[in-house]
Order: sequence, then structure tokens, then C-alpha cells
Amino acid sequence: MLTDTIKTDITKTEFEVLDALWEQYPASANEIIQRLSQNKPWHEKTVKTLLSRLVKKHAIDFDKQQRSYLYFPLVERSTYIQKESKSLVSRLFGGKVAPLVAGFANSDSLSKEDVEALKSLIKKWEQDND
Amino acid sequence: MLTDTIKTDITKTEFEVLDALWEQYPASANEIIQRLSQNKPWHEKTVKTLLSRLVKKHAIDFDKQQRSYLYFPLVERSTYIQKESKSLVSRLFGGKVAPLVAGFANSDSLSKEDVEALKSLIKKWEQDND
DNA sequence: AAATTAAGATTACAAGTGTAATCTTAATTT
DNA sequence: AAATTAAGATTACACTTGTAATCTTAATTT
Repeated sequence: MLTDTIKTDITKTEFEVLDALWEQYPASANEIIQRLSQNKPWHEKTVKTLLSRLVKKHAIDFDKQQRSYLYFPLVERSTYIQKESKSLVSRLFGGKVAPLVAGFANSDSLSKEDVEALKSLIKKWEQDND
Repeated sequence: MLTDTIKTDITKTEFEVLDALWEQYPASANEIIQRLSQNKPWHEKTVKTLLSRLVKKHAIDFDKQQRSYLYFPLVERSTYIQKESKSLVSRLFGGKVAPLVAGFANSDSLSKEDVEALKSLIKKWEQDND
């Protein structure tokens, strides 16, 4: 999968569409429309517009299949969310992730599960970095 | 400080202006322009437009001072970044913060300092939650 | 082969955004 | 008091975004 340079920022609505595609791909427009209909009240035309815009932005592409297209992402979800997180942490927290987590802790938004996961990844980090 | 309902989303450029105001306030437009000029190549008119838009969005307000205004935030930085982080973690990580941190760990974006901070806040969390 | 359908392409259109320039007018200076 | 200045208000303007409706045309059905 080519982690091509995304030309423009992906908007929030575009992200929803992309996220539905990441769920499983390749997928036809109708499949995407179907998946999104569970959560979003979007008109099918709207979803198709968003698919077109994602193509134009080089975030996804498609193969022609009889009458319809089969879309697939050009960007991996992990790559995308990585970039987004770093951007947010950089803008809001001076690049340090701990203060973000502290905010979660202070607003009771940290679960036991989260804490266990953090402890285990810290342990791993410490093994790798010494 | 009133954590008034922010009417519309604050855009990225507006955030930069708001962030400069949080640095120290109240502050005049010229002070803000001054602060921003260190990092951003924005025309003073641009900054003033952004200040006006922030006022319209109820993110900041001002007191009249002779000829100019003294601006001050209506939203605390901590409140704002809290909301933004939660929004991102919710959209990208299903609401769990640990996977975000894992992404940082896996891309060598976690510093010793970060890890120490995390360990200490985890310790505190465990004392508080048992 | 003609008619119909359905998929994507194109167009629409108001509101928001980035990026200022111009307008008004109250302060300040001469 | 008149002139000048400078601050915010208003206007500008192209591009983006949300949210579709209409247009084209290749597939499919009669």
C-alpha cells in the first residue's frame, strides 16, 4: 500500500467515509453507503461526493468494475491516525504525550484497561530503551 | 472564567491567535500581533480579523481601553485542549488513550521524560482508584 | 435495437475559512 | 479647531466544505 502524500487535509466528513472504507476494502460505493447508514443520516449522493473528493485528494483510489467502482484506501489507517495524533499533541501539548494522558486521568476518562495497557507498553519501552 | 458554550468550532488559525492570547492576557491586538509575528507570517489585518471572529464565536471578549481593546479568553486553555483531545481520541481510537500512546512508542516519539511522567501519573491513578 | 436504469461526473449553493484591503471614526497631534 | 492617525468594523474574494440535485452515459432489461 502506497503511503502517498495526501494533497489536502481530509475533512471530518471525509474521514468518516474513509474510516468506513478502512473497515473492509475494496468496497463499492453502495457498500460504503450501507455501512455509513448505520450511524450517519447522509444521503447517498453526499457519500458519493465525499468519495469523489477523497479520490481527488489521493486518499483513496478505485478499480473499475462493470458499472461501478471498487474503492480502496491509498493511506493506511495507522499512518493516518499516527500523523493526526502527532499533529494534535504537537499543537496542544508541545509534542509531549504525557500531559494529554494526564488530562484524561484528571477527568476520570482513564479506565483500568487503559492503565494496564499503558503499564505494559511502558514496560516494553523500558526493555527496548536502555 | 466563564467556560461559555463555544458556538462554532475554532479553526486552526483562530486557535493560533487564541493560543497567543492564553500566553498572557489581557492583551491588546498589537501585543497579539507581536507575539504571533515570531512564528507566523501573518499580516496584522489578518490577525485582527481572526480576533474579531473569535469574539463573534464567544471564545474571547474584550474591554475597551482608550483607542484599542484589551482582549481576554472566555475559555480556559485546559478546558479547550481537554475537549479537543477527547474528541480526537474518540474519533481515532475508540475513546481509549492507550493506543494513542502506543503509536507514539512505536514511532520512537516517546521520551524518557514522557515515560517518567506517565509512570508517575499511573501511580497516582492507582492510589486514587482502588 | 430500443428503452430503462443506475453509476459516476458535473453542477449547485450557502456557509465557513484564509487572507487581507478599505472604510469609519474616535483619539491624538499640530 | 483642524488635521492626522490608528483602531476596530466592514467589505472582499477565492477556495473549501457540507449537503445534495441534475446530467451523461455505459449497462442491463425488454
